[in-house]
Amino acid sequence: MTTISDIAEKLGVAPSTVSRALAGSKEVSERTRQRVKALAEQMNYTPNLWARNLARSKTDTIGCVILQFSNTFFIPVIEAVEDIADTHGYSVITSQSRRSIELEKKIVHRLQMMQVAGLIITPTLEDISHLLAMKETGMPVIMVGRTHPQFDCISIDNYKGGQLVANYLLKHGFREIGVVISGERSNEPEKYRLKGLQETLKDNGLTLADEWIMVVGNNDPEGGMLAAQMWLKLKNKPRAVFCSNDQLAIGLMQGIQASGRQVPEDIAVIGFDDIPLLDHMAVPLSTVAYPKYEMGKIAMQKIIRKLDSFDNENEVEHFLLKPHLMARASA
Amino acid sequence: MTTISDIAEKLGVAPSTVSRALAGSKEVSERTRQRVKALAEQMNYTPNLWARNLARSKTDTIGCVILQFSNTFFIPVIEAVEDIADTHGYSVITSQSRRSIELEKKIVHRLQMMQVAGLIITPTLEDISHLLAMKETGMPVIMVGRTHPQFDCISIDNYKGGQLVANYLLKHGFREIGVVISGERSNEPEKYRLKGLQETLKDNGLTLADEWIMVVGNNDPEGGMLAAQMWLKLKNKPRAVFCSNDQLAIGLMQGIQASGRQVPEDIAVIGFDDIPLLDHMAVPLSTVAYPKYEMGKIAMQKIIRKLDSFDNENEVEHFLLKPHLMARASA
DNA sequence: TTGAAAGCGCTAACAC
DNA sequence: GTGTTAGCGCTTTCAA
Repeated sequence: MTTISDIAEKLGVAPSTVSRALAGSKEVSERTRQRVKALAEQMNYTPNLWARNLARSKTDTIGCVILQFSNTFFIPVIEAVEDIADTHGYSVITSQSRRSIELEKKIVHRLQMMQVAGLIITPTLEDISHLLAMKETGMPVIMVGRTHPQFDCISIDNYKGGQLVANYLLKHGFREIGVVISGERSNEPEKYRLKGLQETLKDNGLTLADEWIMVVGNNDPEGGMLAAQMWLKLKNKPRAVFCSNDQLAIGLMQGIQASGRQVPEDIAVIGFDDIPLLDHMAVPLSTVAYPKYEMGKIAMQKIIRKLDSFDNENEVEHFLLKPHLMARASA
Repeated sequence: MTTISDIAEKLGVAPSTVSRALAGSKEVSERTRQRVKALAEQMNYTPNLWARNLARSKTDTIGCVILQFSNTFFIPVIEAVEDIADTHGYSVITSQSRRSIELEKKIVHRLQMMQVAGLIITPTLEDISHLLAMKETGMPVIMVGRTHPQFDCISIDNYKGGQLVANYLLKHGFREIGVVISGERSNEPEKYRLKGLQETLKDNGLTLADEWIMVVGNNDPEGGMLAAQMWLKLKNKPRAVFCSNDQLAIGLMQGIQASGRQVPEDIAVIGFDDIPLLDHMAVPLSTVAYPKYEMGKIAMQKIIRKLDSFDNENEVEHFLLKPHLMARASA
């Protein structure tokens, strides 16, 4: 590995001069700059980031932690973060916590050891002590898709999302409405979606029967399949079902169809997230959509503002984007 | 930020002692270890990775570069890499090149600056100079899903995949067979898939007509939609079409269906990759599957073997996994 | 414009 | 067992 000193030596100049030349400092003669750059190129010089960051005691790296890559609605968020970071000279390191608080902590701890300049995270929220600790060191931390009073957050109005679903179903004449949820204890978005639906039903003189609240324990199509079994066993079946996310809805639809029943004839289904490929499903899934790229963009912009100290240190800011209903064939 | 020296000072010991205690070295008295650990905990000490790596002149980080997150077949690969890395004490940084050679180079260069211990990459192969350069510094580099004579590779037998498709279609009585490909100039897997199909057809006395080779320029469902337009315009239509990946196939099916034609009645469709959710499509897509998690696992294991120097430095090894046909409803 | 020198936080000989 | 010392490769005052 060739270092700055190697170059300096060969050129008979000081390492600091090489450093300046490479950094494009104005305080170096044009001639020196040229010589340095040429030799660096020729010697195949690669700066050592660890050394640089250590010397500067800071990095231009942003940590980005999402729940899981397989939930494809995170992809546009990631890409927005990457895009905005890039235009501002930041680099991003993305990881998935796989919805495990232990893994989340491990990742965050490592990012901390790497002295990242900021953190964008969709936390499980099962524990936030590690996030509070980071924040206390002065590092900008911003939550995406989840909210917490002590942190800057960019999320969507999940309650409103639930309302949209309820109103849509009511408008289409459904009165017997059920739900499928994961039931994860710290899944606040899910709770608000449910609440929005529930309260809107109530406002319309309807109640969400307990046995129509199907709790399946996970967020994958498998959970939806399980819900289908539950629904089939119900003597008194809801005519429409809201799933707290698209993956559940997809599994539900398949379970239903496998039993010979029809969507939406026997049961209307509506999801949440508007992930890719929904148009291509056996029955295109109606769902609640929201601007995912925008979320990542705002998150990264907020981080940059904080890093540039254009923001009041002690204020937390919550962005809440509006969801909208995307009607397809399933409901 | 509290440092090792802060702890040393408060305890009245040398920084090196603290370092040893924290590293769990045996050469420290139990009592000292306890005191150090307690104080470190209390002072909320976080090791500085940059400093550590610089001092050690090495890292325990592996770089992993894939083409795109949105092509979900990469997810199991990533997870395998993460899993195996973790059990061996390595950490991994994953990025996507978005199929851009410029971005790929940028990412690789940065990983190089970070002195990663190894690199796992699905390269675009449009240019490999940067990869050769890395390899020459002695860093283990292994390709996943693509092959190159100068690099260790873990991939699948794409030619065989094409054969499987041809044989399957022939067995089911199809004789008029077309293909949809991206046509990317350095997409070797696609070329081999096509070749496997083509030569098998030839062996059976059939030829792949030029006008039945639909080149769409990308790998997304949009490309498939485009192919549908091309197919519809054809006066002489192939009765079965092989798409070089599932995303194309999904788009193709949708384009076909939107026109009122039926899959597989009017046109049989078969894809490649076996991405998630295929079971849930309007018409479940028949495709070529292969062990994705296994690929990531082998890649990481190979890296570890090289890092432990259990491998011959100057031998390149190519792993080729066997694909198999996953028949569903589309063909 | 350039050089010398100190230091970022940690590790790893080498002594004691 | 523990301390001393010398870096790792780079940046950044401070002088010249």
